[in-house]
Amino acid sequence: MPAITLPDGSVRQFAAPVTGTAVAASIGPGLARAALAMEVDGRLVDLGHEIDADSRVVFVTRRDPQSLGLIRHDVAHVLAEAVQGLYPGTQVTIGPAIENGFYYDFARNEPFTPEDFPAIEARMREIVARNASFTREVWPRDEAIAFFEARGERFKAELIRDLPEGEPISIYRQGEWLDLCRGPHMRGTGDVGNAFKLMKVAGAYWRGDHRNPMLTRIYGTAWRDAGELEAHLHQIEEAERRDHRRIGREMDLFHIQEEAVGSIFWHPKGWRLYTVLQDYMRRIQSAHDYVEVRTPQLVDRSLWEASGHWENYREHMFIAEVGDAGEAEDRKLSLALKPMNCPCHVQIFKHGLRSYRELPLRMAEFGACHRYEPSGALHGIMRVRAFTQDDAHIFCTEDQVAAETARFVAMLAQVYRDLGFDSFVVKFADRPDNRAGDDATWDRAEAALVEACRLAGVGYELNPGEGAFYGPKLEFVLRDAIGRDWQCGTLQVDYVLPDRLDASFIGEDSARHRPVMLHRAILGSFERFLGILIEQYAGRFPLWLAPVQVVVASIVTDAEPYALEVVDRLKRAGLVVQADTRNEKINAKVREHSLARVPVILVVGRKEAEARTVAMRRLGGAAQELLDLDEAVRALADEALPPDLKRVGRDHVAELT
RNA sequence: GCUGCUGUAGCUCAGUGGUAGAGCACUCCCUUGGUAAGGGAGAGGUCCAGGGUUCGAGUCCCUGCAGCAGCACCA
Repeated sequence: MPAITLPDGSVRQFAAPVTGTAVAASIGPGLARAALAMEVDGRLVDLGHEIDADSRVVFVTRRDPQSLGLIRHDVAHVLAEAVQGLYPGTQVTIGPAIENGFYYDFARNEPFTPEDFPAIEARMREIVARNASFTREVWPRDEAIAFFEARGERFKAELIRDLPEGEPISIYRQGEWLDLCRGPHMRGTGDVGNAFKLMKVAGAYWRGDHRNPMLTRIYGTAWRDAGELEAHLHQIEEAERRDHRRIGREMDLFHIQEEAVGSIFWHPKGWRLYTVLQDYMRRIQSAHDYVEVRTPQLVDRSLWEASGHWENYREHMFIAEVGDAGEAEDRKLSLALKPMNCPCHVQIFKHGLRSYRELPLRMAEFGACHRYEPSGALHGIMRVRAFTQDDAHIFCTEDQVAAETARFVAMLAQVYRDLGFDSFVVKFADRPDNRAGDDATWDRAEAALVEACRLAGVGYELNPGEGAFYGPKLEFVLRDAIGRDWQCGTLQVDYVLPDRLDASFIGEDSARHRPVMLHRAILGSFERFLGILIEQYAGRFPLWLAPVQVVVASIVTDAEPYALEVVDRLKRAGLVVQADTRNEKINAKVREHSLARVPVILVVGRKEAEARTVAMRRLGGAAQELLDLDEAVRALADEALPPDLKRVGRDHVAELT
């Protein structure tokens, strides 16, 4: 006698166990047509699922965002059927729904290519049009294994074998074709609709492990209707348009070449961007009571052995062997380019006796690090082998961890706001499998960080097993202008390294104590963050960041002396300005500098030269504003002030008044 | 690192085994103009590198390097 409670609070009684299909039909023909699946007590199941106990039921229709997951999962099955129909002998493995779409991994000797897509998509559309019902069956484990093995589907058989004992082996049929699947599915293949598109092929390791064979994966995107699909494809174009590698070339910011793979040649404009950001960070850190240091690039192997990096990351370190070829191995110097700054910072901390009165000691370095990243990981300036971190280590007592965490989060939030990011989320990454330090130490470190978050009022989601090898960490994830997430900031609690490197301070009790180390960064690496900034702004930077802030364009040769005077005035006001007095029409100049993403163009002709004015045109706008030269210089100089200096100016004024 | 794709002028890209191409950018000349391309001329090549097949290779084959996408990795 199941009593079913609906979202509006109404309750329906049924005399016997009943399927979702029947419940929907009892409510009305409209819902019966629209319902794709349902949630029973919060669990998403097929409409064919039989409800035999009192429960709360919510029907999922196409309108519901949840339907996207169903559509994407179902279309993955449709893809698999199409592929097996077209390419006999291809083994199926898994095919989940993912963000924006789905994929299916196939085992086949011959990899797929995008040229196969039209045929596969055509077959998929046939399968959707046929609208075969999805039907669920539960098979005995042995039978299922035997069935798939007999078909040569050894990957499926392996999946079933590894399913936990007691887990039902559910099989979904869609017409002639069937697949092992946990479900749930919609009513039939027709519910998928036509708003899907195959996107790309790629290799992917079986079960995500690089020791396993590589499968061939087909990615697709799928949506509820053509409008959503169109919007998604547009979003991809938008991301390509913002690609920092493309903008870096177009704006002449940097380049990379074969002789220095993974390192960046910063051109003048790119370097200006870099230094503006670095100067800003230096001021912010100083305002937050950090001291800045500089430590060596090349450090003897013994320090990395002591820190544990040699053991954990040797393969990814650049090593320099120095000494004659004939010299005995143990006489040679073995130096490593530092992959991190922390062991060096500990050396400074250890240099001389430290008092508890010096804590918390916040030691910052724009630390240039080198890591031998795998070739496939390199990506523009975002993932490189030579980079500079906005790194700092806070040496403190256990009691100070919470306050330091709160302080850091406030500082980080300010920086992100200043740089144009309105929101970020925090993830808590706890102990990884491969780690240094005993479990008791990890218990303490994790507890301290949890408590610090509580006191700082920082909410987070858990990211299990993703901590650093020496400690748990908070990860700060930005969302950019087109909705992509970037992990940038980090705060790591470390009880291990001070111990391994024997750092200590003298406490109030005159005894030696171990400091706790907080590793923290806000930007992460300048290289990567600048890549993110370029994409965030699509190269159209706010004035304070723009590598060229103003171009003064003359209309006629007669106005050239005045144009140069305007340039000079702006330069003296601290702006980065260029004159464009070339023999070109003003249309061409405006077009060129607009394409170069210069935020402000000042146009000067005879009229402006006579009246000592400038015609200001903003990037992206067609309007012009006629301003007195003095007024324009003052306004632009003020606007070009970095946000932290603007605040200082305001506070200063507030103090005086 | 793995799988697949790609590599031709500064950039974007054509190129059928038979003399290396276009547009933009660049240089020069004409033009002095009012807010997203004025006109003309010129210059510019290790066709990623090495090997092979061929009378002949940018083109076909092999190896390497680099880039791109995804996977794996990211202290």
